[in-house]
Amino acid sequence: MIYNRRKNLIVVLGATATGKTDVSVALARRLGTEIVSCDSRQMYRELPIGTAMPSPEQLAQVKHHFIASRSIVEPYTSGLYEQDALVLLAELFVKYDNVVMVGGSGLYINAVCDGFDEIPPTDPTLRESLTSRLRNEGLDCLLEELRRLDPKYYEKVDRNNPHRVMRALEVCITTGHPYSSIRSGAKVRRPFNIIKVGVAMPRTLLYDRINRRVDIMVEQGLEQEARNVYSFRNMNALQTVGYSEMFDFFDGKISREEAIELIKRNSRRYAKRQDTWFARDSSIMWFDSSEEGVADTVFDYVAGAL
RNA sequence: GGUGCCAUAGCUCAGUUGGUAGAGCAACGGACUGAAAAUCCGUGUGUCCCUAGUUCGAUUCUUGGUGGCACCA
Repeated sequence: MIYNRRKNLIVVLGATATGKTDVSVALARRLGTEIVSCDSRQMYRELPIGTAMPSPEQLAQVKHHFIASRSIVEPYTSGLYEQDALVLLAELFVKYDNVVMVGGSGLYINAVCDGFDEIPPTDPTLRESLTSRLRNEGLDCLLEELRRLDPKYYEKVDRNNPHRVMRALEVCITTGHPYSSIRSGAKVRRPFNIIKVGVAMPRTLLYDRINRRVDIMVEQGLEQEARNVYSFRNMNALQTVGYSEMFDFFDGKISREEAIELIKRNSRRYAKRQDTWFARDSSIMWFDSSEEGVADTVFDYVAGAL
């Protein structure tokens, strides 16, 4: 697709609880545009509290996409997100020169900005059979098969990581080609310009915010929200901080207090992992959201970059 | 006021028959192209409360402090 004017995707990213939502809403309002969420969990309408979805007030200020747009019962992946987001962006860029994307799911952001290699979608049946083989025959057995089908990737892969090994096998089996021969690592060129804005704050401040936010979630009814989806606990969408811990509490494995402490800790660790992911992307311009008027600072920067 | 016990990692504590120390939790660093809030890998980060002794050497023993706890007044 070729546009007759320069189109910009402004990506607001950063760890959880840094204040991305506020920045993105302010930015979208001043740019007179809409927001595309890039969050692998806020898309599930059953999980408003635990995923810290934007508030109804915030949603009323700017039109948001991919917020509460799906159900936890429909499996979804980053690959599908790439497709959905590109279709949506094509529509939005007809109306707007600038679109704001906001989220903390690094892989999803990369999918949109850099693209994935052309690989057929995941086959649920195959994944299921690999999962049960992992359980029954063990990781070593799957590793043996991977060594046979793709010796090159076998050397490279993290052999302790079942997800990586199974994913590689999946691709080898469905395509009939070694995974390593398909993985190019090449970035796709998008028909729009990309401006990445990072939102961060000092670690200790962020951890305080995370801890406080979890307490607020509990006050807002996180426990009940988790109970409502308990029967779907095996769905991928519920392999999520805030829910796994509550499920362990419901199962009597831990106390309610322990569950809350673990939600805080796991949120902190999640934030750390997000930092690690974003740290290697040198194209991100970072802003400290613990300082007054970040939204204005970010807007000035973006306006200058358009 | 007296007596006793305690003081070691961010927290709870173990330990060193005198050779500068280690567990759990927390924390920290990293990987990651269709499960990604997932999954996986790595790392002790320390005035052993202070002071003066004894000693080749003190976190360990002794003296005197300081702080905390308990009991007695």
